[in-house]
Amino acid sequence: MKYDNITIKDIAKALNLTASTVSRALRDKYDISAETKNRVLAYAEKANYRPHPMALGLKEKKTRSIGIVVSEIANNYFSQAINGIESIANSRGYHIIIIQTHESSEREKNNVHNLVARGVDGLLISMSNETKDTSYLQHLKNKGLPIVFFDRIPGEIETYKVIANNYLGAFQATEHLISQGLKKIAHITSSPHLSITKERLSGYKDALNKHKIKYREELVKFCEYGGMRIEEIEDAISSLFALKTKPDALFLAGDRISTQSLQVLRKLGKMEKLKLVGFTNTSLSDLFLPSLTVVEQPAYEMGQVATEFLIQLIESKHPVSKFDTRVIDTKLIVRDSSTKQAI
Amino acid sequence: MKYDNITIKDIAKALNLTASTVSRALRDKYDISAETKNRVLAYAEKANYRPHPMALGLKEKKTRSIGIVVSEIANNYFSQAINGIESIANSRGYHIIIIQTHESSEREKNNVHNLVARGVDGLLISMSNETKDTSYLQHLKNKGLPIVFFDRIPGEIETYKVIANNYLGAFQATEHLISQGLKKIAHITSSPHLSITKERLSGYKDALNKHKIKYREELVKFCEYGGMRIEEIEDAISSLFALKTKPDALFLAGDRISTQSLQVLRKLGKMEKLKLVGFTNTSLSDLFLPSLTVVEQPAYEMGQVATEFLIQLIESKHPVSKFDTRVIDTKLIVRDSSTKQAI
DNA sequence: CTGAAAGCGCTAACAA
DNA sequence: TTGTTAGCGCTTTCAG
Repeated sequence: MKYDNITIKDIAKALNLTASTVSRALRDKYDISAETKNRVLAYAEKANYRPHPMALGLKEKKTRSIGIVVSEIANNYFSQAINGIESIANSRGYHIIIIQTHESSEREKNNVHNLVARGVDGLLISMSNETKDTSYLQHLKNKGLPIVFFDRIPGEIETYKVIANNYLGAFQATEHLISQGLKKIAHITSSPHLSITKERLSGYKDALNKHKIKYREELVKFCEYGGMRIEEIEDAISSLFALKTKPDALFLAGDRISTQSLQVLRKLGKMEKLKLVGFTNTSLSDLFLPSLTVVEQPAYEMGQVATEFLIQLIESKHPVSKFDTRVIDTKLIVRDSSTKQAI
Repeated sequence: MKYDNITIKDIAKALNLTASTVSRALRDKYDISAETKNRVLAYAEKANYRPHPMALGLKEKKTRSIGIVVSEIANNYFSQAINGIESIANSRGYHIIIIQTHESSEREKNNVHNLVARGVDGLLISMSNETKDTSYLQHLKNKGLPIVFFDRIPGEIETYKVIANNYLGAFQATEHLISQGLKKIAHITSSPHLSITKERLSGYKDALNKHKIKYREELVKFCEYGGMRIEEIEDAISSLFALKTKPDALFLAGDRISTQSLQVLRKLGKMEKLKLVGFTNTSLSDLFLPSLTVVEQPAYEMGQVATEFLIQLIESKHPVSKFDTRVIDTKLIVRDSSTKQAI
């Protein structure tokens, strides 16, 4: 019950040659007569021969495939990043294998091991919200597996990394809200241990600071699952509204958190109570009521850069020990949610 | 530069056994002493042994992986379907490999061949908008590769298929608009040769028919690329507005077409000129202005059912020749875009 | 220039 | 119960 490709042996038999000769012809090595080579090539073409990748992989320990680890492809940021990855990977002859962690450490670890076992040549990873222990990745890296992190990066592992300028994005978003005369700016964000969370939080704090607004801890809400579970958003928002001094603005960090928060606000009929800035790449932000001011991440470009780094690592003849972290700027797109008076 | 796993040989050497004995112990065959088995198991556990899938694949011609072919993961319908696929696949011990066609026949064909060459055990396919010639799939199927189609299915290939009740969804959407007193209902949809296009169109026609509304060809616009290119949507919409008798409602078929059309209508400032029903699975429909009435497809469930069919095919001992096409009902969710008077 | 043989990691007859 | 051997498809010495 399985599709069987034509093998190098079949060609050899058909042409009265031996497997190794056919292999050489196909691989275009020197020790081969032009005539034999052409015969083989012609036959292979006609028979639609394709080398068996598992056999190749077994032999060469190379699969020309790269593994991508993200929390969820339904997240707009990730689907755009994947398109960027795909564009570079395909142009360099690599295939991509995508796996989702759904923000679970365990799934992350299992899936990563599967990818490695399948023989991916390298890994492109954005950590799950839940993951704190990255030692298994360190271990893989030490064993020589090329890994590049993007978006959510671990501080402790030394390799190429690609991130958005989360600090600046958050700073600009917060400052923009301040420029609208708002002073009680709440912030809903992901797990506190995540790199993106820290960076965004510090941009938020610094913007407040610059404008002499006191940082109030109770205005910052962390979501363990990055908004994957609607309850954590509901809790965050209702506890914000339960405050004595209620917020007058909301800066939402992350794609999932942004869209989920809007849903919750809408359901509670509180959408007009707050000025809003989201952190999302959805192309639908301007269709919302109110249209949503967002910090947009350079997802596609980040995917591209990360992939270039990875392929560089994979194809490098010598172990690489000097790594770069590339930071790419975000873009603030101002719409009604942060500027217009509520109806 | 490559991560090397511990092999069955390493274990054998360490334990003074032979590879085959270790293999048997791991595979839990009969001819093995409990003691040896335990020693091997313990060591394997400790050493974190994982069988090399390429070696397994070479040997058994099985990879326990299935390939998924969709146009775009950024499409809400597909990301949800993939989650459904993943849920079943993982629970049955299969991995998934996702590839995108971006609605191009050529990418589809190339990618499918790559998946097959990589040794996927089966294929889950939703055809690209552009694909008309499915002979290469027929060919793969004939050679024994298990294939299940979902969503966009080819009529000519005999195998399991899973589709939404597109006819009913379109019928209900159209009838709903009619019930709102609308009679000039336009329809923007995908390539005319696609199964989903035909089914939706005929639901639309039959609803008009039932209510004695004449079908007008000029109200139906086909988009070759399923809304991937914004120009085709712009053209469709502006040609609708150029009609002598302008439409008073718009029934949008497909995720991409729905969201893109909204963008175009918004840009043209024509959002209020028409009552709207979309065909999309985005969870953000109720955040739109106006909130969007939609036909929602059972994406997750479709993914699950398709995967169950596929695994059944893969694991079947005998060639299967009797196939089923499962049709799952859509759901009409009424919101403001089709009911409320424009402001 | 071409063939023979070994080996990548694993499983499955077949022997012992 | 365990070891030996062959073979999955391919590349790569090493001989011829």
